[in-house]
Amino acid sequence: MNIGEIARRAGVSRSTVSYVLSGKRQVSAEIRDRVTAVIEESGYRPSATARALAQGETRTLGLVIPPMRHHLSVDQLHFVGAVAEAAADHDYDILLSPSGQDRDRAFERMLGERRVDGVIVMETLLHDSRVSTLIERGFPFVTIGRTGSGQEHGWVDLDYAGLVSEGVGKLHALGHRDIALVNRPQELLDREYGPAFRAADAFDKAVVELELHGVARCCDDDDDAAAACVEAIFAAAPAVTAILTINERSLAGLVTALAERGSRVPEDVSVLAIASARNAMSLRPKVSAAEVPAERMGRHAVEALLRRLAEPEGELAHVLLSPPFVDRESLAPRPG
Amino acid sequence: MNIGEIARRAGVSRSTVSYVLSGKRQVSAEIRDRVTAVIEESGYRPSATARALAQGETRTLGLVIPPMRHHLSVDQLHFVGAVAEAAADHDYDILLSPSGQDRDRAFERMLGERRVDGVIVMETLLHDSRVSTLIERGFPFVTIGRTGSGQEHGWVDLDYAGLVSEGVGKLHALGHRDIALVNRPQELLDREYGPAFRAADAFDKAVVELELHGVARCCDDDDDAAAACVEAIFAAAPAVTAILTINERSLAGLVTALAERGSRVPEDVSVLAIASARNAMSLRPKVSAAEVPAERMGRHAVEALLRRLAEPEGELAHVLLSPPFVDRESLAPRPG
DNA sequence: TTGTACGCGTTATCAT
DNA sequence: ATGATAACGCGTACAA
Repeated sequence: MNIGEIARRAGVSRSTVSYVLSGKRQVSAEIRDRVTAVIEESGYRPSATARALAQGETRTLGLVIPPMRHHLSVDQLHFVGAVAEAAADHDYDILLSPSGQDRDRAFERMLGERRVDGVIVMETLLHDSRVSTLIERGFPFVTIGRTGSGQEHGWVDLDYAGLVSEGVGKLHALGHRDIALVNRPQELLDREYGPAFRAADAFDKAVVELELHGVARCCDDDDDAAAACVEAIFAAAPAVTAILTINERSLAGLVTALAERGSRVPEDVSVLAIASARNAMSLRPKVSAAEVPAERMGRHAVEALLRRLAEPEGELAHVLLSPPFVDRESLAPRPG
Repeated sequence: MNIGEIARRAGVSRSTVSYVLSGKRQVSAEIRDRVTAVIEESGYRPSATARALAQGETRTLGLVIPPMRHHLSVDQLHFVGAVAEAAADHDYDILLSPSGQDRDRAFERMLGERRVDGVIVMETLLHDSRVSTLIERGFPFVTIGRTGSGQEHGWVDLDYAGLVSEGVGKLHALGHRDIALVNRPQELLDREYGPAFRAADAFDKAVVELELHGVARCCDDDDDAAAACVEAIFAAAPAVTAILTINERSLAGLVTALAERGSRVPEDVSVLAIASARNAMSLRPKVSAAEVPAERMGRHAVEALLRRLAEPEGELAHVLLSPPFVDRESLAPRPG
């Protein structure tokens, strides 16, 4: 079933059917009704492909996700769902491209073959080749996470620097003077992954500013690594009484590792995290945390990109989110 | 840049360029090299839209995901990533459609506007309107999870019935005679969600067969619900010494609820789960579990669908996976 | 190897 | 003011 067949059955020309559908021109009530009736009874819908070819836009957005082998976190995965829903609310579809490092064919396909009108890039690095590519080609996009080089582009980001400062401040206010930071894996820090990099930086600054004794450690994204990390922290600084972690994926391991070495939370050690509420609340004690607002970030990203598509010369969106820390059961004043 | 421009620059016809690209016809080495050179230096890639229109296939697969408000589980989300990667490995892209219940516009769009060549349906119900729609329209698809009505279609499923029988058998072999099943939410059971339904059924059968005392309880997908569920279980059957759960999302809550009521795992109560390894291992004690093989299921689904597209009359794929239970620290013989 | 019809909507232009 | 005609977007594949 195509537009020509509808036109034939309704006894009008193809363009008339098109105008009935788009409303871009007045069509007499009589003909409009006749065409509409034929469309109804035949269940006709215009082919997205043909329309895309004619209009030069696909009404599809690309979402560049990190390869699975990086074991996506719950937050990242939620973000994918949130983006899909936000896009659906605007009658846009989301095309997935698992890319990064060696896996770039899907990304190339999306851009080169013009499968999408614009792109959302997840897990942006401070120096990100995908961003450079997109800028070079003049392809509309927004990133989740800022790049560091001041490249001009729209972004939605979580204020890791601010959150870490605030978190350290909270612990400081509770009297803690020996504080550890559990960061994301060293590999990500080396590759200048924004959150890891900015968290490390903000932590160092806060330590100096508040005249604390601070230890920052990278930790692989799993529970076993957390155990090793806890050992390393207390080996380096036995007096630590508070831990701030931005590593959601090892949070459960962190809590159990503390328990296993006999440190009670929060009596001996306070724990503060940046992690999804689901994750923080399923632990015992429930961990105080600032929640990564995946849902909101997804919506912001989609809307920023759609605005860009509507107004290519409009202002770039810069959305910096800073969710509040929610106090649960893992914080206490410095012991002793 | 389009194929006509390439043809002009290379001094050949458009069809020759097309044949150079597709290799569907012999082209003289000289012309081939000339064309290839022009393509190289211009960075030309054929438009996916135009090609889709010409060939009648989009090289895109649709993935129907449940709405976010159902709070996707880690497994489900991993599955999305796995599908995207498997598709990318075959140079296909994945189009996301968050659908189900009221949210069906994206689904309708995918089918009606022919945005995709085939569809993968997640979270299939025993009687699933999406499956009926797909069959009616003769649209190629595979489901994750079987429907119950014997409708003809390809599927990939986890053998919940078999796993529950096996799990109960394991607990029985350890001497347990009072066993509880923690199922998915009542709402899902009512809607005849396959895993919930088949698990309940298999549990009942195993209980009869092995002459056990069994209690089956539905549990909402969160940790608080698990606490209520544990209470309900012991209220109904105080002698329970083993719990089998297929509810991954409340697993952490289940373990802490047991601890909080003073039941030691595994000394007092054994726990066996069907859940992702990540999830089971991050708990203390580490929970013995059969892992939901999201990765494999994703690959199977993509490959089954691609086979179907290649051979529409070929056999329907029926893949029933039954991952092994991995013993960790949550199982012990019946106490006393 | 090339010319050209075709797939399917959209929209500018012409005719009424 | 409406309806019809035709060109266009871009690649594919058959006939010549």
